[in-house]
Amino acid sequence: MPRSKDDKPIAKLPDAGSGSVSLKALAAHLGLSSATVSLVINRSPAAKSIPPKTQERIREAAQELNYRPNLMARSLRQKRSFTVGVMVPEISEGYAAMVMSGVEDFLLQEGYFYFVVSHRHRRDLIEEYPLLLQQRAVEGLIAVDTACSEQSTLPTVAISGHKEVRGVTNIVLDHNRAARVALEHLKKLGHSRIALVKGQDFSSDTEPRWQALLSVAADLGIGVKDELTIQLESDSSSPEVGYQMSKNLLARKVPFTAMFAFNDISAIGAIRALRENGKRVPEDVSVIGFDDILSAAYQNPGLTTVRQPLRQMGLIAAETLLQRINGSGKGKYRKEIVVQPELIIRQTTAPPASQK
Amino acid sequence: MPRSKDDKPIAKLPDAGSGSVSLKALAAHLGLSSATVSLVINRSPAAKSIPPKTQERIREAAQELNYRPNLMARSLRQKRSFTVGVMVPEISEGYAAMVMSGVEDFLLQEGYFYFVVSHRHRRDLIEEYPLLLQQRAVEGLIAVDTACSEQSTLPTVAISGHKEVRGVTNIVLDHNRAARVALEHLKKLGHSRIALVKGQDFSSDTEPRWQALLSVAADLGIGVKDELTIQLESDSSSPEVGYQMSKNLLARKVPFTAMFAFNDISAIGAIRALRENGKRVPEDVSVIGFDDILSAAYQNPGLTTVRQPLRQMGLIAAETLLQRINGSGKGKYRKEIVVQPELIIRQTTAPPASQK
DNA sequence: AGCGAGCAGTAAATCGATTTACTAAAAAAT
DNA sequence: ATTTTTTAGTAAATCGATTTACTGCTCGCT
Repeated sequence: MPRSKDDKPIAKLPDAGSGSVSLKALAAHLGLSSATVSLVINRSPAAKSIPPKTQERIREAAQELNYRPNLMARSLRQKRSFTVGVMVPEISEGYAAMVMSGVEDFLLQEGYFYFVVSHRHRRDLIEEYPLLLQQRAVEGLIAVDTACSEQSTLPTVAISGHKEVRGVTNIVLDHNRAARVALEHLKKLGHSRIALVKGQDFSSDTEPRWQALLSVAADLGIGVKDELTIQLESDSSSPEVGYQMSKNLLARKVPFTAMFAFNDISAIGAIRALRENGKRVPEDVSVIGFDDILSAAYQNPGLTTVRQPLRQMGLIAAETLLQRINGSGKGKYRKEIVVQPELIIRQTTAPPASQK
Repeated sequence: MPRSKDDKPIAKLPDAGSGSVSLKALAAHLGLSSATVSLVINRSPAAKSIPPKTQERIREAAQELNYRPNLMARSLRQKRSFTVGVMVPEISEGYAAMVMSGVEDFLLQEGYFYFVVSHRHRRDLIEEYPLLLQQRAVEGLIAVDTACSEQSTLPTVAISGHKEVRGVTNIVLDHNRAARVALEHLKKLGHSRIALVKGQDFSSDTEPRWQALLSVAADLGIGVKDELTIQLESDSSSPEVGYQMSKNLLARKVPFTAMFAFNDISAIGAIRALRENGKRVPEDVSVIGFDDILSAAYQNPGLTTVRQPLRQMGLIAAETLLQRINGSGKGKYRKEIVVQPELIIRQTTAPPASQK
């Protein structure tokens, strides 16, 4: 087959072909050993004996050939993956999504990626996922509203985990303050017969929040009557849960002028039940939610609620975790970080109708 | 130092110590080569010459020592990571969260994990993330409501991507059908002066949905007047966007009895604006949203809306992607998969007040 | 007795980067 | 002129699994 005489190997375009350039290929291209190239590219202190000109040459070639180190190989060698795992009950819930938004912000900024798994409150998954994640070489775990057991040897940060578990940093809301701002707000408006909603048993927030509520109510001289108390039960993240329970409550015919819900979702369900029962919100009954998920503000009328700084909690969780991973802390870690709630007054609270 | 005579090596507890057992350690424990152990554990056909008794022995030991292969090492060798990347505009938005819920369901079932990144519509991130993900050895990409450019050599599935890009399977809603069910519903109720809301320019759904709307409106004999049309602008995922635009619309003083919003979020904002303007929903103005995000059902009154099967779209995306990754399809792939919308009639639509 | 077939496994290369210990040559110091 | 130091790098081990190409060995068959 005739070909021109000075047949050169066809010049590969810098970015040509399919596979990416390996360190070895780059080194060969430069006529250097891969060791040298690696040292320079990683700006290792051991590269101090390589003259600046060569370093420059290496970096330029890396750029040109679009060299990108294979992170699998690097991770294998260094035993670092720059990856963490995030466990949530359910990704599509406003609560978890909001927290993750904060988590992501911080992690990506620091060059970390994360795996998300949602366990939907299934015990077996809550046990298994940390192991799977560990196998995936994550360097740490963030558990959102998940009571994880002790097994994991990984640095772990829990958001609203509550149970004190060895090796786990808990990020928790100041529930006392939360109960106080909400109840004081209602009291100041003139409410005294207040219905209270307790969370589902599986939520880690349920108990501490309830205890705080009782203690603050006592402190403010607000009576807590069993007849005005309901507890959520179904494992669903729809307002349906709050709706049903509120119907039960209304069926008891015990009068009340305000309601403090366990979360925004149940508050929304409760409002529907109240309306169907002929009660106007806030004229006849004031309602306070909890969390301030996105759709709280979207309600018509806007839902008055106790805001948890969810994004910020995610951010703090990520920051704390990376500190624990990279820090020289030698197994020392903070057991608890408390964040503050904020009362967001919208349109579902008002003074009680003077008399009915 | 006196010790009992038949001093045995202190038996290590099965799960003792810190580090996990490596294949080599397991092989040593068994007195076999790591090759053999690997073949048996992976049920490789090449293990057929290993007698069942030995196989049994190996598997038992693996169980006992709690052997878990290092996925980094395996990935490096096999060039498979069992990981995909998911790009969304913003994780905390109901739309993306819902899709991801479906994606996750399928992926985890199949033994895949996924990285999430949210680009917040920033061009540079939209360009960069695919590369970062590729570097993280993901085997494929799912892009949600993101107009990704062509560069990626990875198998990609886009949800509401729309632009036809080489190598990308698009999962799209049947916008014509969506427009039809919504407008027919309004027409049947007796509405003819209908305000229409066009989406932000950055959303990939904006154009196709608008075109469908125009074509269906023409078909149904519904006039589309510029004075009754608004377009969303701000890059925010709050109802504020729809609220402002609706105020503008109302300021024009052009009467209308119904509104078809671009999405649920903007519908919610619009409802607020309508109410402040003294209009009742649905008595004076009917409103239809789009998407059926979780909080659509939570509205009081419940928002009538065109549901996109978001979870299912996520599921299909994941399934299609894995097929493309694992399939023998040789670069063949479906260009488009169309899913059907569903009209969810709640309480924000009703016949127009007979006369005003 | 000799041959091939089957059995039970193993040695060693490989994936791609990192990292320690080392070398050869040149420059500086004595 | 020799020794020491510095310069400019390199060879080779390593991370932990996978996988291909072998190696002895035993058994049956002619």
